[in-house]
Amino acid sequence: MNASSDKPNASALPRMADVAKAAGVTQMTVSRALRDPAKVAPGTLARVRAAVAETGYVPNVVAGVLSGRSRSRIVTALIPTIQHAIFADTVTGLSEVLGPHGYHVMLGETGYRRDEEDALIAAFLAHRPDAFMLTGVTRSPRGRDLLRRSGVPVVETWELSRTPLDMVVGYSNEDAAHAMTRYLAQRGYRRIAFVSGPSRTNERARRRELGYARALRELGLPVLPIPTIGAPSVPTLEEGAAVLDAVLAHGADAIFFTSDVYAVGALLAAQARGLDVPGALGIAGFHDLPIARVVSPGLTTVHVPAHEIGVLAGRKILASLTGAAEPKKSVIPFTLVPRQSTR
Amino acid sequence: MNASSDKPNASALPRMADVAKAAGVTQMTVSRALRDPAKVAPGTLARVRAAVAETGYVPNVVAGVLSGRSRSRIVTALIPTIQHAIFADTVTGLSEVLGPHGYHVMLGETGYRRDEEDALIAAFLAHRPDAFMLTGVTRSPRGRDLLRRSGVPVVETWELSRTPLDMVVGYSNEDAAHAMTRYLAQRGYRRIAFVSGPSRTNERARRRELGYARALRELGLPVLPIPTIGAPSVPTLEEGAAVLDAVLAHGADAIFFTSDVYAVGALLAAQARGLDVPGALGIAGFHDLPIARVVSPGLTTVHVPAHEIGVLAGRKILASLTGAAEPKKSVIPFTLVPRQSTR
DNA sequence: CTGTTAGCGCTTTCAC
DNA sequence: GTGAAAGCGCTAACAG
Repeated sequence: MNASSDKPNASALPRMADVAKAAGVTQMTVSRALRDPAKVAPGTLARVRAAVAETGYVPNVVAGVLSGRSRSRIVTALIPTIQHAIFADTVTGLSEVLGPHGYHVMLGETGYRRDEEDALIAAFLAHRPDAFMLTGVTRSPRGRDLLRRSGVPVVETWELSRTPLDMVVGYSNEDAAHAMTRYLAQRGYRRIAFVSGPSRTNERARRRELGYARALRELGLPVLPIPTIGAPSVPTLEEGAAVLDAVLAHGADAIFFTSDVYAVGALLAAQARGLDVPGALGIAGFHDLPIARVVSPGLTTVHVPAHEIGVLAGRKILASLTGAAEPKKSVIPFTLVPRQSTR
Repeated sequence: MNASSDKPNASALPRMADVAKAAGVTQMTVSRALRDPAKVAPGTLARVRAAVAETGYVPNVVAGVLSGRSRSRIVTALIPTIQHAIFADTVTGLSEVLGPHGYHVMLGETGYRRDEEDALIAAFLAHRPDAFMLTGVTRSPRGRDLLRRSGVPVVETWELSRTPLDMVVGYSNEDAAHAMTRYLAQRGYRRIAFVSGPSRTNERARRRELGYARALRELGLPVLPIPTIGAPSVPTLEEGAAVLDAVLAHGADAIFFTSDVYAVGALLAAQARGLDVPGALGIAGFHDLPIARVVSPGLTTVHVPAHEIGVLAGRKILASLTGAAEPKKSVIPFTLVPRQSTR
């Protein structure tokens, strides 16, 4: 409203001192009345509360944090992109748990880029958050170092780690891909292809690729050349469709995509050129998005507990902030969801 | 990591004084070197920069804000729910614009509830954000009052307003629904039903209902009884399917849903019971989600500029923070997207 | 039960 | 070009 005033935050919000004056007490009494009402005489308390209402006082967290004793009540969440419904689910779970306890989520999107993650860690640390929720378990040395010395509780998510920074909530993406690959083989597919987003920047894609290759090795089936989809951003239907020909050229009879979105794109493209799915070509996805149930045939996929990850991350953060007991690590199970896009 | 230490934010992060000591200068010189390098001798600057790197210094925004001169660089965004892809799009647009300028988005989910919005406004104000982005244009008196006296720039989005708090970016939901309803009539449908989420808590649903009714009045067509879907949360396919029978019972030959998700749910349900879509029943949605292109027949819908809304909101916020010129209000056009779910 | 004093980490004067 | 002093709004510690 008044942006060009001299002092930036020239806020018209009343200070605690204003409340004190209105209530006819000291600022300290107001402070106590607000944070520990039992320590203040009932009459005084009532006057303070009236004064708060009258002045429209909103506590200044900033000052409280600086003074050292009170928390910022900010929890930072870093995800690759909010566009991906699956990460949005996790963030929702997180804030569902934290919100009722007065914590707020400050969201950062890394765009799957390590340097951007580092920049965000530094920038967010500047706000002295009470905790961090991060996606994935691999960080740059600089990122690790910053988080370490900050002393802030950290939850890493969406994967497991033998060397966590602090706390972890996740599942094995390798095992999930392994399970799906074995399932496809069990359904009679023999030339199973794997398609992921850019595995160079996406640790989960990389782990899934490992699981895929491991399963095929175990079964003595061929590992087909792995086409990688370029842009490290949100998966699109178009990309899934575009990759289809390349994969079919290698004689694939099934394709396992690391995203339902790719898989659905390919499914529609396959139907458009008259391919029999699941007969001539089996298609499987990952994540179990709503879209997987909507297409026909329904998409075989892996359900991952996105929301649950956020909930557990929130619980761990609360525990760590209140000193409550809670395991440092939680493994959440994925589930195979067979539908009609595979035999 | 060290949650049970005595002082909550007992952070191990170095202070500016530590950097100063390492560089052999005063804290003041470090401050200047960081914010206005030209005012410091080149040699000193180099020593300070080395000291910053060595100590791993991360500026404390909290202290800067309290001291009065520097901004929090926090922009608060309040949306009904992050689960709805359409609002996620807006948030992405917002942070794409703000991020490069050093601003960070603090996200709040109101769950479509006015009292929750008020609570979040107060809670976020406590962090002294530099600006607010809000969804919708109707607020509680308390919310308006808080925002007013805070003096913080506010952008209201996703609808237009004759009495905006400050800035607005949106489109007319009434006109959008009006256009779709007329389109359906033009395609030959005569008994056009309207289905929305809970309009009591969702201002956009309410406005769309007005547009629907206005169009039918103009055309002399009957306004069918409007079944409202209960839960004020994310639309689900199931809810869309569940409402189908009730609407058909009134002899509808077309249904206009205020969400693609409902529409797709109903579409699948209609197909399941052998109804001819678009012949016997036309179905239209709202938002143009990816899912609308995926179903078969493709879903006729209204494309709304979700991402663009965020981008423009970001631009307005930046302008208002830097004193640049920028209109207070932007109208962004919606687009009708005809597909095969209507004749 | 309430008030006084000091200080959180930084920035803005004003001196040097 | 650099330093010293004061204060932002709040809370902890101690006094009364």
